[in-house]
Amino acid sequence: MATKVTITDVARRAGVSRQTVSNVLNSPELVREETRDRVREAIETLGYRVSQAARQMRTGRSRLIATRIEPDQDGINGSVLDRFLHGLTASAARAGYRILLYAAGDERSEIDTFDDLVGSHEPDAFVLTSTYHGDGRPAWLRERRLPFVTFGRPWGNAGSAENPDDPDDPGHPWVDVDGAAGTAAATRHLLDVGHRRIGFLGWPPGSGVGDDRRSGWARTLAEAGVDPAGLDQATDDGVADGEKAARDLLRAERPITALVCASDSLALGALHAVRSLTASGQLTASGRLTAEGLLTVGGQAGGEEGLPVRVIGFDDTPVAKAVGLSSVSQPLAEAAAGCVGLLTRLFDPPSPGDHGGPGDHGGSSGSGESGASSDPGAGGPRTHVLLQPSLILRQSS
Amino acid sequence: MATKVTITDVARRAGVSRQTVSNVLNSPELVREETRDRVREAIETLGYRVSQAARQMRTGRSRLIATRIEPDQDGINGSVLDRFLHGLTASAARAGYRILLYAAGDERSEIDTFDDLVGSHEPDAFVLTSTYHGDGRPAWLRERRLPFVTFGRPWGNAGSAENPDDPDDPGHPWVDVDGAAGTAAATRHLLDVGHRRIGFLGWPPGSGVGDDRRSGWARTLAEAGVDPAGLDQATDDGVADGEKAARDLLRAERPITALVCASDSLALGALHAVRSLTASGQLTASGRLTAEGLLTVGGQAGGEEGLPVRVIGFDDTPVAKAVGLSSVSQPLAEAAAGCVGLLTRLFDPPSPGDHGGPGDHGGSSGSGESGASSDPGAGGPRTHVLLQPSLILRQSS
DNA sequence: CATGCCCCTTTGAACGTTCAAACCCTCAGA
DNA sequence: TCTGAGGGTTTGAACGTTCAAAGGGGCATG
Repeated sequence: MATKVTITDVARRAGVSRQTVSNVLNSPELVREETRDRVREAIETLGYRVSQAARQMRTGRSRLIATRIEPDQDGINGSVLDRFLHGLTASAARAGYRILLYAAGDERSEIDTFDDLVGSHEPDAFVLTSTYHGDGRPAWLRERRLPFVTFGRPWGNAGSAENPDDPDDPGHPWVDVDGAAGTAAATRHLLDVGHRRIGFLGWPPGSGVGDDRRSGWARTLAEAGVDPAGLDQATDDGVADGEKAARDLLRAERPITALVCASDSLALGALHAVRSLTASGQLTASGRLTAEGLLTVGGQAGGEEGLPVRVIGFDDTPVAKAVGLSSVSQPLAEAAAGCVGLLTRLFDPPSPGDHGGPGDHGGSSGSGESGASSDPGAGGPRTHVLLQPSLILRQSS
Repeated sequence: MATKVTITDVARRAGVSRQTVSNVLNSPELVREETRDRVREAIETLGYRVSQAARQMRTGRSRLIATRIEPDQDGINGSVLDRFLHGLTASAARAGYRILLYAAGDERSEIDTFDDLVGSHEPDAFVLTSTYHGDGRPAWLRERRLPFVTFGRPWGNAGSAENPDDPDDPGHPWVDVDGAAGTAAATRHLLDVGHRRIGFLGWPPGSGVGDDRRSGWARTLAEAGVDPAGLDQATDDGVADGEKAARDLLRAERPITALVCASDSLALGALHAVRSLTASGQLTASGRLTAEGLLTVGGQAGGEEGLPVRVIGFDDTPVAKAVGLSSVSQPLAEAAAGCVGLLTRLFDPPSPGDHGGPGDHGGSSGSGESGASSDPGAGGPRTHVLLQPSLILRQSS
């Protein structure tokens, strides 16, 4: 225990050379079975573990994946990235990697941290979360040929330098969840239970994620023959903001009778609005409280009188669970597995004939051609995973 | 950019030897000022960064601190450890360390992971969270003389082997937040606004954290001349559990008029109970809804008629913020800083005359004697930090 | 019997750093 | 002049691994 077990100790014990032990670990097919077993037994009994530091010195690979831990965020939605991070840690471990954390306030300081890490701990790859319009981080990493994946589509990128016409090919792999499909499912559900004037509570245009989520709602509503115009509101993310905006929609000339929201924060605000309008009697003209404490708004054209006001959030955060809010749930563990899968594919090119990446759960996996080039970063692997969210129904709808 | 800058490159450029560059970095006082400046300039212009892997090979130190990322937990309270983790990452970075994550389900698999990490990435220390009665992890680490801190007191430990009589000396440093002080403050506040029959919603006895929090409430109530007997309930942590237990307390023969809770989950459940009892009219004998939508319970002895029912949670989670729940807030960033401080003190013994650890914000810092022994783990450093929480008041009280 | 080949294994070197020891000056004291 | 001390710097070795190349035995082939 006192002294570290090295590869030489194992070699001596097994009666072979250092290199043979190394081969047993890294290229077992080179070693005769009998020798292999003897070495393995020596490894076992001595409790040998390969020293990452020494291995890294020689191979230049650290088996470390760096990612950022998000600051407290607005609060409620923060838990999404935490769950993603947990999934990432687990998936990485399964693939033999560990997650190295860093914190950074703004883009500048994050890039400084990249620089620092690349020079010191030398992570093999980065996972970027919370990508945004005009994100400078992918470019920085690309220029230096550092492998990375983004969790989030490269919004607003017109395509990679090599392939400027394909918006799905930003020149780096990415994983994302199809937000539009989520809001579409939510909207469809509300249509199914009889609603027509279904509103949307989202963020100001310009955020990729927000616009995506709004589009699923608008599209579905239009397909059902309802004009979405005037049925939505844009506001910052937050419970108070959501409450205010929802109040406006509920008291509009032609009020909405159900609401799809871009986040659980907004949805929680909407629930508050519904409750408080009920309590203060402002919506009781023809509304009443159902057994579940749900407000109903009547008198609208289209036969939806007497339906309870329903609210659906996005992200299925703990808060949603706690207050019984229906919500669109992202498959975060699978998203994380997808990120790790895409990265390891870069490092250890899959043997030809080995199809289908990890996390293939209804996601469209990227443009064939897994590029058996052993030179990672050459030309940029064009791969992505788009996962489907699921609708979790609770009391609120 | 293509090729890595090594210490030799810097040495050549500055016209000195490798070792001198190394000294500039690690023991600048050994190098003449003029030389030092020349070397520093070379480092700067070449953009040199010391290779952690190589340094680790020689020194045996990785500048890595390993900690566990918690699984999703019950939901709401998970965010506490996430915030702690963020603080830990930031504090560690300031001290020149990075956080290495691992995931583990049970104690067995966590210890297996220790074993794995110690052999491969060789973290310099571990930070343990969520300590519990009979926790086997500290013992395992102690046996192997691996440095670690716990966030959470070593509950149920009668003292270290060396010092079996001192319950505050478990043989390893720890950081914690004084939960009893938090519930005491909450209880005191409720007394101040006129309540007497103040209940407590907590967990079944046996959990160190839970018992601690209950004790602050009981002590404060007793000091005010109120017998706490019959005013509390114990239940599992969860919104539904909390609602049920709170309902019992509110409908008891001598109902409570205010409630201190061991977690925000329980408190949220309590809020639901209050609301639902109001809505269904079961408590309206002499209760009424105030402008803020708060229920009042009247008719009790002690002049507390007409007071709104108040609820206070614990941990100040995002949910509390969102629903306007008062809560006891833990100084998590400081707790994290405290952990890093205690660890670095182990590695780099402070120069004598350098007093007062990090995170000294009202915490009682441990038993003097900072042990300038350069042999970490010898005899076990007896140091701890106990931080004071703060009460955040919102609409609910 | 020499040659070549294949399979398995070993040998020497290198990765980039720091430790331990040696070295070279200069200066003070005997 | 010699000796010793001490500040500042250099030199050789070592950390534990893997790469590249060489070694050696058995066997088929010429």
